[in-house]
Amino acid sequence: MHFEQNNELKMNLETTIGTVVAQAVETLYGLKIEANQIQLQKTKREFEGELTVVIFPFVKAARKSPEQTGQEIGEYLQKNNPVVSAFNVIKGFLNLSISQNYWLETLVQIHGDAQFGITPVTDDSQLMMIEYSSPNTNKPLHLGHIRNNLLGFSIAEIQKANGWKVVKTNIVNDRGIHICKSMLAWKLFGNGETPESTGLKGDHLVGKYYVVFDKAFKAEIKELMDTGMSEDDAKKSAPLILEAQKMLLAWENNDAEVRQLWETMNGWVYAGFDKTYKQLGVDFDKIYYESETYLEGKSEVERGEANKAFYRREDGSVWADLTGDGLDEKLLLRSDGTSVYMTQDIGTAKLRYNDYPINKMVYVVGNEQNYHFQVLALLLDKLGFEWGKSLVHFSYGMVELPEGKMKSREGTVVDADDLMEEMIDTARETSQELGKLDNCTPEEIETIARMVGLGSLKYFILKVDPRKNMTFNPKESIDFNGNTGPFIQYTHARIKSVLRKAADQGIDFTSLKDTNLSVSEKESYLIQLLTEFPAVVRQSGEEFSPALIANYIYDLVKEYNQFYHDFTILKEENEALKQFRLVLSESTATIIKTGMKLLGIEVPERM
RNA sequence: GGUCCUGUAGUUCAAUGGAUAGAACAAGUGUUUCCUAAACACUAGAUCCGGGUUCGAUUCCCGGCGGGACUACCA
Repeated sequence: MHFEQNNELKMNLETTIGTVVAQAVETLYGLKIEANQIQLQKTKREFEGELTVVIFPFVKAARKSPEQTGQEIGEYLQKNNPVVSAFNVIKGFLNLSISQNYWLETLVQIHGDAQFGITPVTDDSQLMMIEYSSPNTNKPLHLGHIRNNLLGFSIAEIQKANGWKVVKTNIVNDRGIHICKSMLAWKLFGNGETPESTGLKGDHLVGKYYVVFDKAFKAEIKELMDTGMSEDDAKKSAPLILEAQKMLLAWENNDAEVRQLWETMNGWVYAGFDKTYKQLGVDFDKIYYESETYLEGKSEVERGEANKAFYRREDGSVWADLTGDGLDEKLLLRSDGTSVYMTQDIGTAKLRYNDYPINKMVYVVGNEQNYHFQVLALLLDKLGFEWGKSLVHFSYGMVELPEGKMKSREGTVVDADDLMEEMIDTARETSQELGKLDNCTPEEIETIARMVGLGSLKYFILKVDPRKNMTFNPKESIDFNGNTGPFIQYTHARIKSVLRKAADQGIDFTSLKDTNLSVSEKESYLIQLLTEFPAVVRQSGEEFSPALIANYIYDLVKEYNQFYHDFTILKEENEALKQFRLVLSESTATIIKTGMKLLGIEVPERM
C-alpha cells in the first residue's frame, strides 16, 4: 500500500464518525452497513457544523422521516462520540459540530509535522516511470509542450509525495523524416548559418529551416499541380521530399556526411532545449533518444514477423493486423525498410523495462495520440510482453487559442521561451508599479519576478482538469489577481512577513500551549481545511490530477485571506490566542509551500 | 462513414448521485491613521435540447444538436 498515511487526520475523523454512524444504524434500525459506505461530506457553509451525514440511505430501514431519523442518529452520535459536540438536522442531512478541542489538538499535530501530507518513499516503494516532454528536434518548444512538461513534472512530484519511487524520463525524437527536412533545408538554403552567427537559440534556428522546407516543398507541389498532376501525386513526387527520403535512408545507413550534419544540428537544438527546460524548472532522470532505440524496435518488429504476429506485404513493408481487435492495420516498417514512430516506441518500451524494475509505466502524451497508445499496448502484448497492456497513457487535453488550434503554418504557435519571458517581464513591471520590492537587491527582484511570472503561467495551466482541452489567451495574458498563482504566492509572502515580525518581537509560536482556547468559526474551519491536505494529495495521485491540489490551495488561501482581513494576529491581546493564530498561520504557509511544490511552483518569502 | 472526447454566468474554470450549482476575470460600488490593498466586502449574471434510472441528476443511461480529436509508408 503506497497510500497509507501516518497522519491522516481527516481520515481518522471520518473513520471514527463513520464507524459510530454504522453502529447507530445497526443498533437503532438493525441495518448492517460498512463504515466506509456511510456518506460523509463537508457541511455547506450556510449551515452550522463541520461534517454532514447523509441520512437518506437509512430512511427505508428506519421507517421514519428523514428528519426524525437524522435526529435519532445525531443523538446516538453525541452520546457515543466525544468529538461530536452538537448537531442539527435539516431535511435529510445530519450536520455535526466537532469539538474545538479536537480541532486545536489536530492543529498541534499538523504544525509539528513538517512533512504533513507527504508519504515518505522507502526501499519497498514501487517504481513508477513517467515519460513526458518528448520533443522533436526539428522545432522549438511551444505552449502545448509547456502543458505537457508542467503536467509531467507535477505528476512526478505528486506520485513521489504518495510514496512512489519515480523515474522521470524523456524520449527525444531525434531522427526521422521530419528531422531530415530541416537538415535538407539548412543544407540547401542555410548559407552555413549557426546559432553563433545569427544569435538565434539553436532550437529556433533549426525550427526556422523546418519552416523553410515546408514553404519550398509547398511551392514545388503547386508547380507540379499546375502541370496537371494530382495533389497526392505531387506530394509524393516533389523533388524535395524525395531528397529528404534519400537523406533518411542515408542516415539509417550511417552515411558519414549526413550523420555529421545531424549531430551538429541536434547539438544546437539540445543546447536550446536545455535552456528552456531549465527556465521552466523541469528535469529528467533518464533521457532516451529515438536514434538509440529504433533499432531495438526494428528487431522486435522482425521478431514479431517471424512469429507471425505481424506480416510483410509484397512491397516489403511490415504491418500488424489489428482488425480482430476492432482497429485497423498498422504500418510498422516502411517498404524501404525505414522505421516509423510506432517502431521506435516498441523498442523504447522494451529497453526501459530492461533498464528499470518498472511497476507502472506512464506516458504523458496528448489525447490526439489516444489511438497510438491503444495500438502500442496491443502490439507489445502481441510481442509477448506481459506488461504491454498495463501501460498507462495519461492523456491530457490540447491547449487552444481563442482563434482555435495552434497552427505553425499560420504562425499562431505560442513559443515557450517567448511566453515565459513575457510572464517574467510582466511580473517585474507589476512589482515595480506596486513598489513592493523597493528595498530588494536587483538579484532578489529578478528571482522574485521569475518566481511570480512562472508561478502565474504554471498555475494557470495546472489548475485546469488535465483531461480537458483548455483555452489560453496570450493577448489578455494572465492575470495576477484572483484565482492565480501570484495570489497564492502573495498570501504566502504575507504570512511569512507576519511570522518574521513575530519572531522579531520574540514571540514563541513553536507550539500551542493551550488547546482549550475558544476560537472563531473561521479559525476552526481553517484547521479543518488544513486536515484535508493529505487526502487531496492522495486523490490527486490516484486521479493524476494536479488540478485538485491547485484548487485546494486556492480554497485554503482564499479562506486564509478572509481570516487575515477579519482578525488581528500580532495585536491580539490574549497571548494564547495570539500564539494560536501564529501557529495557524505558519501551518497554512507550510501547506501552501508544500502544495505549490507539488505543482512545481516556488513561493517567495516576500513579494 | 467508424472510434473516442467534450458542451455550466459575457469570458476562463469548479462541483465522491445530495441541501439555494461554487470561484475568478470583465462591469458597478465600498473598505487602508491597522500584521503586505497582488487583499477584503457587496451588487448583477449559468447547467445545449428531449426522454429514462433514482427519495434526489450538472454528474449515470438513451436519443438529438453543437464543438474537438483520431482513423497516414506524419510525429
